[in-house]
Amino acid sequence: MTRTLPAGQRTVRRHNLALVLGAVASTGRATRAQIAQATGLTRATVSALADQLLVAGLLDELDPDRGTPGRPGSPLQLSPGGPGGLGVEVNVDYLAACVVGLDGTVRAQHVAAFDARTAEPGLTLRRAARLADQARAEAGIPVSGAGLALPGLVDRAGVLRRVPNLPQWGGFAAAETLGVLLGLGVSAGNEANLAATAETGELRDFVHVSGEVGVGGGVVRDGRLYEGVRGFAGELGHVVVDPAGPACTCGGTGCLEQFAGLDALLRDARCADLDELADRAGEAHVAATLAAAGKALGVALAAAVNLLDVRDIVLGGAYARLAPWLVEPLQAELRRRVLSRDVEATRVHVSELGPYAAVRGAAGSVVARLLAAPDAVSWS
Amino acid sequence: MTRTLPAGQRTVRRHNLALVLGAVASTGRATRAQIAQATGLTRATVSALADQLLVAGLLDELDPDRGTPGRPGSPLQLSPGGPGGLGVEVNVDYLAACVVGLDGTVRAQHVAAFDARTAEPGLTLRRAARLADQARAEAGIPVSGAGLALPGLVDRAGVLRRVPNLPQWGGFAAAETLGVLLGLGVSAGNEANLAATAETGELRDFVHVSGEVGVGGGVVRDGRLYEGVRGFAGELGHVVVDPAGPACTCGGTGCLEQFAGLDALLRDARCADLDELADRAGEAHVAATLAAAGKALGVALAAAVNLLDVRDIVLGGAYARLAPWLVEPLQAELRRRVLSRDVEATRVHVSELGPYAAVRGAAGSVVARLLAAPDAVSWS
DNA sequence: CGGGTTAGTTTAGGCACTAAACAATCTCGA
DNA sequence: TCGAGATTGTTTAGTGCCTAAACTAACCCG
Repeated sequence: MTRTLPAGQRTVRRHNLALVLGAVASTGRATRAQIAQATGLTRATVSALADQLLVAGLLDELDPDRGTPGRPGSPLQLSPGGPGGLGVEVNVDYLAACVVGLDGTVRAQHVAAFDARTAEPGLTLRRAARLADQARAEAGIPVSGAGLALPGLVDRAGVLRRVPNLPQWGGFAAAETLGVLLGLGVSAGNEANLAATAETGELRDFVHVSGEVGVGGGVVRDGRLYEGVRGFAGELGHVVVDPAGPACTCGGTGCLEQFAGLDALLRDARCADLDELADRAGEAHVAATLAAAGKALGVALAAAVNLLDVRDIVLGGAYARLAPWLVEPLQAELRRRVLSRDVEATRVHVSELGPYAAVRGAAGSVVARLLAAPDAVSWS
Repeated sequence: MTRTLPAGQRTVRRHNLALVLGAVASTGRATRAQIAQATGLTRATVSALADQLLVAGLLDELDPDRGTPGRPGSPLQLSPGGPGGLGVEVNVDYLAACVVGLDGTVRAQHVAAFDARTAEPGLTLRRAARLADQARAEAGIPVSGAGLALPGLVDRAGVLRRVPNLPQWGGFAAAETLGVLLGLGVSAGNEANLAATAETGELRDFVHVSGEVGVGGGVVRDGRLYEGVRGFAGELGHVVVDPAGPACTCGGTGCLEQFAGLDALLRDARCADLDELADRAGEAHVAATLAAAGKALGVALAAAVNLLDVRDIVLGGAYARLAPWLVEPLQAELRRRVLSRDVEATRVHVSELGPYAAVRGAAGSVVARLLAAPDAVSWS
């Protein structure tokens, strides 16, 4: 059982600092009085909290807003020069790194093709660290930590526990190793989970499905990633769509991945890559393949929706590109199978972040942690 | 978005009061010094908190424990006479009510056969309220509120949104109506969800499956029910096991309920009731039916485990009775399909609460709320 | 029966919040 | 042009809750 800690003044302070930052983040800019209004704190308290955040370098004060009667308020904003987050992604065939500012803007982003299948984990991480240092130098802002996105089951200690596509990474302490290379605290997570957090914005409760060679998923509830007991949650790719279906790499049969994974799609549609698949979507047998994939996605997602009670689904990764052909059959299955359909229809959204949502999510998770516990600020 | 409230001294007090109650609850009885040790609070603070809880009637002080060197400590326990919770269940063919004490002991429990299908909701609730009043009188302790377990999708306001088996209840404000009848605050929930909370004890992260006519589920994460956005989470019965399978009452096809729901089991095994099913489990075609059900449960639960990352599964309702024949095929599917199987095997437990777990969970949820916010004590 | 030991309480101090008064700075209209 | 009105941000006094450390209480043991 997670040991519950006692609360004290410090806990209160942390909570309210985060509340103030949240109010500023959600509106972009806000005066102390507006923050007080939005949060329910008194103006006096907001002033004190804001002072602390200004000193810490998390907030900036802008010139007063004139034009309305009364003393003009000085708007505060998340400091553009304040500490941000570094995101690093190691995937099967590429590496990526990016730096995101406190306000969520991307300051630098680098991607490099790299075949991680044939390389040793240590070497791969050194290459990734070089990319990260490059992004860090370019961004010109300090970072308070790093997030590492990995294609497999990652436990809370940042150790890879199961990586079908990168067997040599099994048991490798990836977060710790990268931490030494970067001189930063690093927390690792599954790439699909981190990609889901990158989608969190207006939408605060949803399931994110990312279609790649494997099919990954991430569950976001009330703006926070649902991680499960060990951090392995969201594995949608191996939800069974048809137990009599084809054998899967996982050892099971008829997993979603066998119907809607990118490899399966390309094989069934007889295409070489995603571009060709999208180009030839008009042809009958390609269209049939995509429709079947959409239907399979609908079956799996209906299970997820019934289990998790979300109203929204976000299609990411390759599915964002293929959405025009997937959404219809997917929605049809949802309408048939989701229990709460009469209460409210499940909405399907398409990600706009492109294929590198995971690395953004990894960087964003660092910023999110900073915003949630602003009293422990330290960066380099 | 859920409006986040500012924190203050009061928040701290509430948190620490709950912490003290939790420490006492988990050990049964504890001295102030032991509580301080367990929680990390100082002895001075624990004394002050305990005083408040003693005055509120939530804790009782026992005679000092002699026998060890040093001043003997006075153990504290959850007050047996303190405010408890009332649980009420309206199900398709019976009504139930029970009162649970602050310490979790059952003080009174009543069940009455009642055909809710043919009765009007108002009348049904009046009958249920009578049963509840009877249990309340017998229990001899005050109750701080009531929980109502219902067989369908229940929203946060306590309104039934979808009840396949009781169509006349659709849109009925069940919680509010019962609240007026009982003169108590009532919160309603899905019966399978509430049954899951009743299993929470040592186990704090699990999926509970309850087999009845329908198949219900409940997800407990870190000791708390996962409710989802609208409170509809946990609907395991309509996870698809085979899309080409038989049509389901929900409008879909091949739902778990069609393979492992009690009606399906009795039909396939050609038995009249659960007793006969258990008695004749040795016969070949009955055994085959049960094995198929176990396999179907395994397929659906593997999906749940992959999505939610839990280590433990609890079989409840009729499945508790049928567990001897279900567990093997179920485990086999889990071993084949759960991604984290190499990290740790998924454990399958059997509920010992019997068929009335839901009404216990409903009562328990009231007590749990009391223990979590002990500063707002009021009861009758 | 006094020393050692542990439990619970008292006291002084610090921190974070609120409420209310105050100071600062603008707009607007006579 | 200048005062009235409005609104913001700050100051001050007060309260609640926690900690640390000293103190008192109550027991075992030799």
